Amino acid sequence: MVSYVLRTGEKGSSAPNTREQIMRAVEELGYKTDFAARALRTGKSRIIGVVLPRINQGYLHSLVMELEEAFRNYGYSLFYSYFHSGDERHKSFGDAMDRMSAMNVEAIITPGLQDNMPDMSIPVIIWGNDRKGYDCVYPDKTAFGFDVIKRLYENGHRRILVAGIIEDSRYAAMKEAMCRYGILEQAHFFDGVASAKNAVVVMREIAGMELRPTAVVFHSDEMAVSGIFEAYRLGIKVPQEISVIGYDNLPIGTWVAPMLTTYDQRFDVMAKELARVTVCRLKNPDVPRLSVGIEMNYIERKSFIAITH
Amino acid sequence: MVSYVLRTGEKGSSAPNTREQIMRAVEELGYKTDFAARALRTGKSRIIGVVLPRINQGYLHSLVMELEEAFRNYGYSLFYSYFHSGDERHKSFGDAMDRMSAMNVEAIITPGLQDNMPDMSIPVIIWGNDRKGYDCVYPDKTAFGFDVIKRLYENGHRRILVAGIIEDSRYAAMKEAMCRYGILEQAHFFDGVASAKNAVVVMREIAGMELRPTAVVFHSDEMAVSGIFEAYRLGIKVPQEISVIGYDNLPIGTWVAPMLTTYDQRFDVMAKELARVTVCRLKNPDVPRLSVGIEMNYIERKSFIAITH
DNA sequence: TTGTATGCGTTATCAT
DNA sequence: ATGATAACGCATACAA
Repeated sequence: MVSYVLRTGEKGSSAPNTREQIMRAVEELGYKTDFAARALRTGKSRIIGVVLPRINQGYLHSLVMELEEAFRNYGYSLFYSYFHSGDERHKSFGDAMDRMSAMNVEAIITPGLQDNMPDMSIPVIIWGNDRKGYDCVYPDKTAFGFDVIKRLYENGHRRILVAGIIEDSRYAAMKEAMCRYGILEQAHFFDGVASAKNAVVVMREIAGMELRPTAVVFHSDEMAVSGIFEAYRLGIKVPQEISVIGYDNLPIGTWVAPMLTTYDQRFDVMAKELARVTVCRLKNPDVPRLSVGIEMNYIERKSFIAITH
Repeated sequence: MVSYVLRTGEKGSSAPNTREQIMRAVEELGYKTDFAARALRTGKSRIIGVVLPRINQGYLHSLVMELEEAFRNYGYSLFYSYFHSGDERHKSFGDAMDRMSAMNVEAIITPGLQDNMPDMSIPVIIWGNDRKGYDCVYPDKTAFGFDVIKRLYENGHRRILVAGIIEDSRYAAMKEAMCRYGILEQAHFFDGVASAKNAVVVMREIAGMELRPTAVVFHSDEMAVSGIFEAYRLGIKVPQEISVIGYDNLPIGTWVAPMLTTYDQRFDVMAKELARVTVCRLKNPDVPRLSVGIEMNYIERKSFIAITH
């Protein structure tokens, strides 16, 4: 009777009197449903696994907090497992996934960076990019690529430098956009990991150019901030001589001078969508693949200005 | 027999042949012990709860990753719960703790910021400061306070400004140290939350002073970086005119120019100690209170220089 | 060295 | 509307 009342509440066919008695006892005794017993009986843990790279980048923390909130609304808890992204990346990733199975998680959320994903008997939802064969939630980098070039062009910029991991899908879109505007020839692409150090390298290269670009689009706010600092050191004025655009919308973007113009991945929306997609997949395993692209937010600040010819 | 062999391995008194057969079957069937069933039977979840403030600060992520690794070495998993640090702080914190009990966590790790901690039937280990009545692991802020003033004094600094949350224990130590060196009279203390914005305020105040301090000690790297930027804007040269010292050793400290001299809380050590203390308390509930202060690391970089009189 | 039986707390089914 | 009972998978005490 207790179990029945607790589950059905007012809706079940139980006597009001019985209900009250039960609820009072629950209150008095501080009864809480035992998680392990329920999981054992139902075969469902109500836990979702989140597999993340073990990198010291604060933006992951933002995502985690949003995920916690989004999944809590569906009554799910999250369980994390970090993998090393160094040499033994593949093995470490496999281990992380294994730890998940041992915990009876009902689904796994992971960035889709791995080349060969281990087979899983539970749903795997990819976060960050669109990967064939998996449910995915990701920032719409193609739209971003077009948008940023469009903004630059419409504000008079013609010589644009782009620095980041060029294989990333955003850069194909940028090239395409530049091509349409007829400014691809004058563009520079700096290929390298998105580190503060590389931003310094980029800025120094720019300083040595005969015909400098009027704008730089960096792969991350980390690069952008580092780049702005190096520009200071080199005596290049931002944004008067060169506009800088970042990507991530980290807090530091508001600490620098000039404050950083950037794009926001909207982790809040992304987390909500991840939760929605995950729950949908769990409820209905046969639904066709879900793929959700999220439009990024342009954050207008001071490191980007229009130029006049 | 299976259960016995799995638990005792080579050490139990089981026939080698039986062992092999069992291990082979485990391999073939991909058997994994069911987490929920074990937790139900033993009454132990092998999960530790971690309660954290819901703030968008990257250093928490560093701590989380170190904790994951440290506890994994003891066979524990971590379960997180975030509380809002706004108006309804107290209620939100209580909720977070409740969620932990429902998960059957064996102990809880939390920053000891709450005024009144809810009573818990499980061990609570405080992270970040030394709190009476609880096992604690924290950076030794007193040693830090003395160390930073000593370094400044020995490098010729006499007029020092300190900006942060003055009730924090580090500042008592600083005052004590300044008193010993006879420079307390010339010191300034700026009391306020450790925000980038406040660092700007501080720098502007400094700019307006007749007799400017020769060094600023900020409460956090966030403040320090923001302060360095504002110094740029105000035309104050760092470190020639003013030395800047941070606290946290965030990655951004290496992106700025000059690179930030700071102190590192050593999250790796802290996490290891937290795991050690937690496991110790669980194994032996009657051991006297454990209190572990961790010495911070001085990170020498370029934002701090000696001055000559 | 191995086999058997019990119960952890829950939910679901069936009987009343 | 309520009561009785089985079963989830495991660890363990005890018997053999």
